[in-house]
Order: sequence, then structure tokens, then C-alpha cells
Amino acid sequence: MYQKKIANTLTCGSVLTKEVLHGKWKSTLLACIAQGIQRPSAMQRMLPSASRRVLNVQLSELEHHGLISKTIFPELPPKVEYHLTDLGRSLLPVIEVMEQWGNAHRTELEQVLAGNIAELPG
Amino acid sequence: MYQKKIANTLTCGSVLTKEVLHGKWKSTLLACIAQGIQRPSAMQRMLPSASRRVLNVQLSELEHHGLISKTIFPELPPKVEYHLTDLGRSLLPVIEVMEQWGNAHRTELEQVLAGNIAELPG
DNA sequence: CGGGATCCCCATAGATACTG
DNA sequence: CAGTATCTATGGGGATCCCG
Repeated sequence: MYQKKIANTLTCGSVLTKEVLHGKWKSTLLACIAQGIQRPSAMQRMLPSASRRVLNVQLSELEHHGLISKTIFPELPPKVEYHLTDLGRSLLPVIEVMEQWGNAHRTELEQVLAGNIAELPG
Repeated sequence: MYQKKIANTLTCGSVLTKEVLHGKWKSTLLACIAQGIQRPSAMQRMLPSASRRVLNVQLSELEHHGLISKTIFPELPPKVEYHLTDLGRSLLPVIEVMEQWGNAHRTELEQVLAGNIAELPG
């Protein structure tokens, strides 16, 4: 048996995950929702540097990807809440790992990424 | 003490990590190198759908970010090898986690991502 | 309050061709 | 074999305005 090139299993999975997290605010949004920030206006207050449109776009994508669910309350004024789905919840540990690696190497990384990362939320 | 908005620790780290992995082929390249595929020509054979230029660009970025090191052998024909740095090696478990999540939910994800993901290496 | 629609910029990355 | 220069296309994301 040949070594089957690169372990497809290794590459593909991470590509899928990257695809799901692809978008400037997605991981942040998931973190927000996980913390109980469920309404669009609250998220916007959380992330002042993100435009409303982009938030909407990315929330739609997250919803479409099955990571979050959207509840519309037919009230006045309008009210919307987002919640994590099981799939979304299962992604949290992954984000947490990325989180920890990023924090562990923050010093080195910020030096090198300087300029690319204008505004970190914090 | 107020709750300090969103846990900065949670968001920032993952943003840094995402930034480092940002690029179509980066995680794949890291996986390649980790598996002992160290020469550009070999990587290109591995990833026929990636152009030479893009691979070079992304390898440069990885190098600049301190994840890999580049060794140039002053021979003829030219020979170059890339190796993981300690920082790069430390990122492998993270990729592995992303990998596993992606594989675990492959079925659901591929349905939804259909179209976005044209060609998975595998 | 929540959500489009439109316009515009720029970074990513593909194709191609050329140099050491 | 390795790397670079141009040109181009695509799409992510910012700003702004308007509608339920």
C-alpha cells in the first residue's frame, strides 16, 4: 500500500472547518452567541467596527451552514434572537483551541501580524 | 466588576490564529511539510490545482509568520527545503482539531457548502 | 429594531510568461 | 528546479441609503 499521497483525511477536514469559519467576524459572532448575546443590536454594540450589513451577511451564512438558528418574534418593535445549534455548539471547543493557541503565542504573533490586524476586539 | 464585554481572551486569540491560517492553502501546506514533503516541487505535485505563484506567496507568508523555515541549498539544480519551526509544530494540534471536527461533520457540511468547495484534495 | 439594496475598494489568487 | 512580474477576475467587506 502506498501512502495515499497526503492523508486526505487530514487536509479535507480542516478545509471544511476553515470554510465554515471563513469570514471576518464569524468566530466572534459564535462566541457572542455562546455567551448569551443573541440579538443583532447587542452584537452590533459588541462589535462597533463591524457594519450592520456584514453582520447580517455573516449571520445568514452561519445560519445557512447550520451553526446557528434564528428566531423571529412577530412583535413591535421587531425582535430577533440567534441561538447555537448542536452543530454550532460542537464547534465551540474548536474555537477554544484556536483561542488558546493564539493567546499562547500572542506576543510573537502580534509582532509579525502588525498591520494586518488593525483592531482586535480588546 | 463588570463582565468586560466579550471575553477578550476568547475572541482575540482565535482571531490571531485565523489570521495565521488565512490563505487558501496554508493549512494544507503545513500538513504537507509536517508529513515530510519539504520541497516546492513536491508540494506542487501534491496540490496540482494551486498555482506556483500562490504556493510561493503563501509559503513566504508562513515563513514570515515564523511557522516554517526555509533552507536554500546552493546547488545545481537549485534545491530548497521547508521545515516547521517550533511555532509551526505547535500549531499542528490545532489543525488536527479542526481536521477532526471537519471530518466528524463532513456529511452535513458538504451538503451546505456544496458549490463553495469545488475541489477538495481528496 | 431588523434587514435589505447599491456602490466601491482592495486583497486573494488564477493564468501566463520570463529569469537564474 | 525555484522564483518573479503582469494582468485580471472574483468576492469579501466597508459606507450609505431606504423599507418593513
